[in-house]
Amino acid sequence: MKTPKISEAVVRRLPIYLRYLNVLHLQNVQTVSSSDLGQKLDLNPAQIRKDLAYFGEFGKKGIGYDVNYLIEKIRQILKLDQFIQVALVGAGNLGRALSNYNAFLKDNMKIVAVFDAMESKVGDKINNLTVQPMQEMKQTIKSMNIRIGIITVPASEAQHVADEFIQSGIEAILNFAPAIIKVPNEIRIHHADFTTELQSLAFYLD
Amino acid sequence: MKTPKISEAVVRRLPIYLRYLNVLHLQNVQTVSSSDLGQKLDLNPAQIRKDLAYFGEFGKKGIGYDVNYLIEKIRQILKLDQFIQVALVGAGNLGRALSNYNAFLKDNMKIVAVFDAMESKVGDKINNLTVQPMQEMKQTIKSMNIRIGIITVPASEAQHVADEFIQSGIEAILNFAPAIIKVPNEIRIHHADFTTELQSLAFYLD
DNA sequence: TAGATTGTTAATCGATTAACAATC
DNA sequence: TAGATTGTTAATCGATTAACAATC
Repeated sequence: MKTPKISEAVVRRLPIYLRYLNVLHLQNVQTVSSSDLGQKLDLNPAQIRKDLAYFGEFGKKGIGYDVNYLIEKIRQILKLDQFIQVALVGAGNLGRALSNYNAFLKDNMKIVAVFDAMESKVGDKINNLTVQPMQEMKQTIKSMNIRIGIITVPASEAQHVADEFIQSGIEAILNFAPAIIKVPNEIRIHHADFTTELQSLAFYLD
Repeated sequence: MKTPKISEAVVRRLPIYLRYLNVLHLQNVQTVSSSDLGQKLDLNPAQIRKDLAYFGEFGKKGIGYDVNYLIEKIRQILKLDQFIQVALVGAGNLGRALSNYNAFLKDNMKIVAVFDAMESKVGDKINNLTVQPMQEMKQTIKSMNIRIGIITVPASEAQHVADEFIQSGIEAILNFAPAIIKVPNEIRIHHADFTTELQSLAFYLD
């Protein structure tokens, strides 16, 4: 399976496909066409076919895509066929909310460690996790084979936390802090700053 | 100020510019050039100049942009020069975390009402807000002149909540539920689903 | 077989970047 | 004036969409 420069836009659509395919699976739907998908997801059918064709020939001409097979394939592509351990730094309101979130459990991703720099938060329980001090981060990340880090600290601390994540061997970061973070090229970083999101929404008000 | 088809990509960068300009303002920096900005934000300077030029001639040739003036202008463009009231539905962990978030206070956006369909949550206090029942939504949204709605309910409820928002006269929606939501063309909807975000991150793991 | 739908090439569209005259 | 930097046009790049032969 060779991957000739997959654009980020394509990668971002794969989880969308997967989510709806899972719904179809639950409804016992066997087969789906690109135009079915396109209609439901507000996407162009040609785009969906093209996206999928980057990774292989998953469909059958005249028939469409087998739902279960396509789920399996997309999960492989997204590496969701293996367990992926996630760490989170910043046990504030948002950090706790995300840690409690179990929605991704079914996708083999799980927050397995939570850290905070504040003495007073260390030792707190969040579900079945205990907030650990920053000093334990490197050790824990290595021993638990944690590969993705989530940042939910104030903007002023975000770069520092990212640096520590990288030092600890994290491969990808999801940053919720409203800050630009500099990372080496080999580290993948996505931003999920909802103040930015809200502000750009305001633009579209009359 | 005419706006000849501003692309979404442009609108999404404006809050990023604003955020960094606010930092410069706090540092008493008077003037900034597009290449300064570009370096700090990892963007092409030509792109920054072009983005801003959609809305007016804010810079001075040979000098750059006056920080305070540009802040004022971008705030106008994003409509952050007026108070914008926000409602939130779904007083779960994430909903409570967002309601507590005061980071956008400085930008004149504020969550002023929280709703939940569960009897047991109605009446709960979140900071200085009281969780209201869904039946009060339409009335509250109209009387408080709420224009943006945030959805933090389970995916299965998201479409229903969106429909109620729209019925109540909401103009734009920020959806945190992992679901595709159908809305009329005149309603703006942004998605902030972090499971999707995490899954696309996984793709980039080795 | 006839109808449906894929995978893929070509055409289109739009966004980013380069270049440069204007000018502070 | 000389140096810097804008605003804007033109060039490039990349992503989306249309079209269609292949084939189930």
